[in-house]
Amino acid sequence: MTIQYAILGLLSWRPSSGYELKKVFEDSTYLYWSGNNNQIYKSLLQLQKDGMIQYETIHQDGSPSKKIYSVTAKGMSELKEWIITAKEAPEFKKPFLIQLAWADMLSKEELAGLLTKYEKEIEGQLIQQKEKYDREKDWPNRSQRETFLWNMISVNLMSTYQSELTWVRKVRAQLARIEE
Amino acid sequence: MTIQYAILGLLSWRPSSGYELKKVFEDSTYLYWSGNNNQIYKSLLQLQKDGMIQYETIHQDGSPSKKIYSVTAKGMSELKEWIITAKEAPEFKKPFLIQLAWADMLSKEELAGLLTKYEKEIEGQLIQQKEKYDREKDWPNRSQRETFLWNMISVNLMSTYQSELTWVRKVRAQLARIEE
DNA sequence: TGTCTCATGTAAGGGGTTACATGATTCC
DNA sequence: GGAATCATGTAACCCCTTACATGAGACA
Repeated sequence: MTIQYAILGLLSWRPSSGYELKKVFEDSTYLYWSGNNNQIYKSLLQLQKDGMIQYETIHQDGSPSKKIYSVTAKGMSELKEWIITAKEAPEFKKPFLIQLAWADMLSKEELAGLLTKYEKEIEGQLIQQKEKYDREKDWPNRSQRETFLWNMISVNLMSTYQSELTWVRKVRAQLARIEE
Repeated sequence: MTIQYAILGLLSWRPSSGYELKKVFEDSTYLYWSGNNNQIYKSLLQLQKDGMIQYETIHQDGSPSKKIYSVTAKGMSELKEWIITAKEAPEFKKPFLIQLAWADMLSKEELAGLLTKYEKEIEGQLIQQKEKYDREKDWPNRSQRETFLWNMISVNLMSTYQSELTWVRKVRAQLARIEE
């Protein structure tokens, strides 16, 4: 998918500047882009050219002017259309599995170390995700249903990490038995 | 990470031609590249230029000549070094979560439909994964340990899909309760 | 006759990343 | 004095994808 629908969604929730969008992308997990300027500012330009969004320039003293973008009627119907029809499979990229595939060339200790390192890494990510979840709890939602959906998004990410953690612990335990 | 380490790994397991590698990538899930020519043939060229692999041209009558690549000593130590030191976080890209984030604008029926569609899709992917796992069972492995590791890779992918499935079913059930 | 498999490559373009560039204000 | 925040944008580059190109034999 394109980042453009994510931007359209964010702006439908709250009109923002490119700079604000950047920050949202930076600390969101499910909006999986890095939030680099190139992508955001170019997408905003393109969406505006396509009539999906419009902007209002806000002059501020003390800090630079900014463009606050909001979604047009056309943009809203395009967004809804995408939400209903889009059917994009999730992508799971786990370089660790590739490491593991050729890890038979490692010693017992090296392999155990590899697994431990991965376990620690996933633990860290799970903790981070929990912190993000706690922070998001204070966000104002528009409805009880939306609150539920946003909760479920966080739950999804946490259970993904949790499942990965459960798996790596099982691998470690079983391997310990195999290598006496 | 680069596809080059994946290629190095595959060649360390069994010397192959670009064409053979392409097929392996095409029906592997954990080797998450599409297996397009451009990437494979360019990587082979690069790896050879870097002294990681070497090739032997096999002339065949009836079908075109092919280059069978194998890993050099330098390539083997580079591969091992990467396996031990690489620390790349897994990437989870789920466009569905972005759809869900703005799905509060949908009717009860539209939202239910969205969830059902996703559930079916994940079910399909889980079945496919199980089939691949069954096919791989017949592959010749070099050791009991390698057999174990390769099994665990399949288990990882299946439990990822399974966890996603469990989650979407829970969302559907809870949502049904919220909307009476 | 047309499509499939074997086999190696190239071209064009999209998506994504880091780093560069500018400039005022605020905070340590 | 130096870094961080606010704010918008550009340049260079890498990774990855689809599609194109060639050419022989097999099979329906």
